[in-house]
Amino acid sequence: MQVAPATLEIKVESLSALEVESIELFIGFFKLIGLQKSVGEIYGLLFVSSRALAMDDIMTRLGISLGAASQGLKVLRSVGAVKSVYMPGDRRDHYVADLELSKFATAFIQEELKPRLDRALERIGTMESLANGMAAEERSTADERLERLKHWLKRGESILPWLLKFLVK
Amino acid sequence: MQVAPATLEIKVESLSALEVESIELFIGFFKLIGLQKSVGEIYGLLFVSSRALAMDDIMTRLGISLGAASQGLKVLRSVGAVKSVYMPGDRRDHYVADLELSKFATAFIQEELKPRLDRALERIGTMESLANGMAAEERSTADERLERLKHWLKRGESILPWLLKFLVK
DNA sequence: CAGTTACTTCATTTTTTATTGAAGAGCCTG
DNA sequence: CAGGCTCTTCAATAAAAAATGAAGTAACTG
Repeated sequence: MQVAPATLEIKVESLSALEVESIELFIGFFKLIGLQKSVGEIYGLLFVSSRALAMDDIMTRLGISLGAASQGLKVLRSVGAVKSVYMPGDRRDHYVADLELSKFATAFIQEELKPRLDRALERIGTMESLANGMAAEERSTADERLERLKHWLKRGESILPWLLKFLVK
Repeated sequence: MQVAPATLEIKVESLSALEVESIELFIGFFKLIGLQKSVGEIYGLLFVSSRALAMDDIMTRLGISLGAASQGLKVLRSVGAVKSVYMPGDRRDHYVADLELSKFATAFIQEELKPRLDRALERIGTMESLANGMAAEERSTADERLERLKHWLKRGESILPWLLKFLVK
């Protein structure tokens, strides 16, 4: 008769195939918008979960540390990707995924893309001044290129509101 | 009377303020689309250069290694951001920046975004099958969410051709 | 109000990613 | 066709980013 192994068995309820797929999908997506793996993992797990999960459920199921879970949830809360729901008789916060996927795109556009374009346009201003002090030949090259870059950046900026509207709709 | 220091002076022609601005600008942009710092540096330098630069000019001016310069140029060539021009009497390849900025956006959309969306939609198919084998209650949650995700991904895909057209125009 | 639970923070460690430069391939050139 | 350039590759190293978990905070609970 077989006896259970003597080593302590830390029974982590393993992830279902569906959960694994979801997690992988969101890790990929979140990486794209500059969020780290653990953030994607947590969202992926919550996305297919039919019940709210507490932080230690998340840690245990995903096998990540306390710190990673706490910080991941912090990020997810900050972009509104997750919200906490009240569970009677349980002191722990429980989280559910906010299914409004457009939030991620919106947050990315407004918090990453837009500021970067603004910063770049500012920088072009500086560069134009710098180009002023150059010899005629080099200056004309610089001016032409800066003009081009500025034009393109402005076009980029002009598309953002439209993009936001389309995504949120 | 002062005497020049005895240490060997490796006179790296230092970067102009304009070059520094350009380099910083493109490092930021390129990072956003997942390209590394050295790639941005090289493009930034070439963007404001009125003459074509050889690989060792690039190495020296930027203070990067042979390997980084070679690999950076490889990447830039592969996305068409840089092209080599013939310089009579010089065996080295000389590079100029391609000023068609839209190429970067195009490459990013076609080589990063599009495949990722396609892959995600495939994955949803798998997930739908997996959800089929679940208990009714959990299944309906999963089905609803997968439907939502699919809808959103398809919308994302549908915007890409439009975006490409707008950017390239 | 002492103990417990739930969570956050952050210094340390681990993992991942980028850079370096030596080895070598290919090719002009005399 | 030997020797020297130019460039590429890749194993080793360095730098950057993410994860860990112990220490600390705050809030409940009996």
